[in-house]
Amino acid sequence: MLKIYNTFTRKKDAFKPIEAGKVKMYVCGATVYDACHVGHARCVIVFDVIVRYLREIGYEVTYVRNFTDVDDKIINRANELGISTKELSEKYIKEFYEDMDALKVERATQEPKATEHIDEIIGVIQRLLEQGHAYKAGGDVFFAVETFNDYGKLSGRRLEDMQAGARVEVDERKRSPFDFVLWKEAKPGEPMWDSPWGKGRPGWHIECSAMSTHFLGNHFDIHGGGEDLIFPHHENEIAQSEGAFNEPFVNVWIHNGFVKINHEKMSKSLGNFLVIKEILKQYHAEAVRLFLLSNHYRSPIDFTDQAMVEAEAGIEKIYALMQRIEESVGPCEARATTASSQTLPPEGGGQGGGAEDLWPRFCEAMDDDFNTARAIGLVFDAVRRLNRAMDDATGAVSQEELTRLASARADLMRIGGVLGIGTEAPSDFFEHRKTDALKREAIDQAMVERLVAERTQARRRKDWARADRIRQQLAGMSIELEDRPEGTTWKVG
RNA sequence: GGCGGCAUAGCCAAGUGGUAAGGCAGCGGUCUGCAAAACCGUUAUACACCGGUUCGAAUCCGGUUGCCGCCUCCA
Repeated sequence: MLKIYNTFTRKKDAFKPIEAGKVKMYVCGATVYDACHVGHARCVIVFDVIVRYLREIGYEVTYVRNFTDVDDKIINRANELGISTKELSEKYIKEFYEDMDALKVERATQEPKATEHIDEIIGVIQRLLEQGHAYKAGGDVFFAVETFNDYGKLSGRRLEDMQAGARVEVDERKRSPFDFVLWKEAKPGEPMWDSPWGKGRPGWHIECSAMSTHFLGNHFDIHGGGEDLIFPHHENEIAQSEGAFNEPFVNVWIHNGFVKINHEKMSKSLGNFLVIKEILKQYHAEAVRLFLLSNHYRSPIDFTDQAMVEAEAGIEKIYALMQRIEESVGPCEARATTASSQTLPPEGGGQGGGAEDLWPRFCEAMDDDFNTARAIGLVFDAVRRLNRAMDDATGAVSQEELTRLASARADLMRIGGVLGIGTEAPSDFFEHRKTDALKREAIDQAMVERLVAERTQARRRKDWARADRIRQQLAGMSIELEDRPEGTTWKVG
């Protein structure tokens, strides 16, 4: 039974979709005015894995992730650069896709842009005005928080407890300091649309109410985003949506924790954010995923070089195991996510791969509020046990053993399909890894291979002194050698 | 001031009330010409501190300390 921590109830609740077998889910996406950073990556990857898992266990998921392509920051940045907001947002939407594709993130079912849903936005604002939840002030329209009794129910705040204007100046036209803008009157040089209240543009929160209900209905299952969005963004979304449609908005609120950089909060104001493009120059995409998924999604996670080096080693360990299995049982035909558990032999009595329960145990971990950290522990546990099984198998491997290995691999790959890890063919992985490293370190592959061949000759002659000299020479170029029974392999360390 | 979270071995990190997953690093082995990889063994005198509930708590309750987040743009 799947349990999900719900920010609204502040506990793990059994998940029950509104419509059996179907999940409707909305996640707040990026405001496209700058390059994506590792914080975006975490959010997008966490929900990517959640969607993959929900689908894997049989739900039909409609997943909506938006782009905010009109807002103050976009306008300011576009003005600085002397380009239109459209040019700016299109540039960063393109970059978003480049980054997320590189991180092996699957596309959402719908990826709407705010500017393409102005009609729906205006429609929601009109309803709010009709219901007395909103009021006009000049060319602006505000939401009146005091008309919505449940205001604060998500974030656990009461209006009277909050320090109004503690950090910002309050607009005098607001009836309550916490009223927020639904529609902003156009200023010269800004993008604008016609509305019943004159030319203007939507406020920040309304787009999500409009787009989510447009694609998913007024009442849907899951709404997610970074934990910073709990207040005010999601609080305001609830007020808008429930105020406009008079029915419950969302059943489950999921929020992911933040990424820290070297123990420090990553933020725009500190200017210490790490951009995905830079990270991917240094680390494998799956290492980034492994790192981000190795903490529970609600906990903060600290991005450090050490952690990434470890994640990188972890990915290599998984692929080395996959390659080893491939060497015994052959490549697997379909790199898809075909289930194997059903065909597994019953308890192997300790022999064999020892990874028989892998998939069910993975599901157990994931059913517990998407505990990917625990799931990854299971993967490494299985990796060790499978390596041991193969170490123990001397000489010819029995047919039974091969079947076990093949099904363990199928489980591993099915898990990998959910986590987005181990999705490449092992040979491709190691080949790419080698060529990337050679390029990065500017090493001449032909020369390395010549030296390796020379060393092999020396080893045949049992000229160990010569062989070790060559090993050292290559080590100086950060080339590491492995003498295996079938020959010497090497990699860039 | 309000709301919330976290504190587990050298480091990272799971943990469903019954006596501590996993990874990295370390040490000792097996294997190896030597290495590497892999595997085995080892590495926590009880999980911040104090008190309580319980036959029994890292796990529940109260308090203390420390760190962090939100209440301002941020995923």
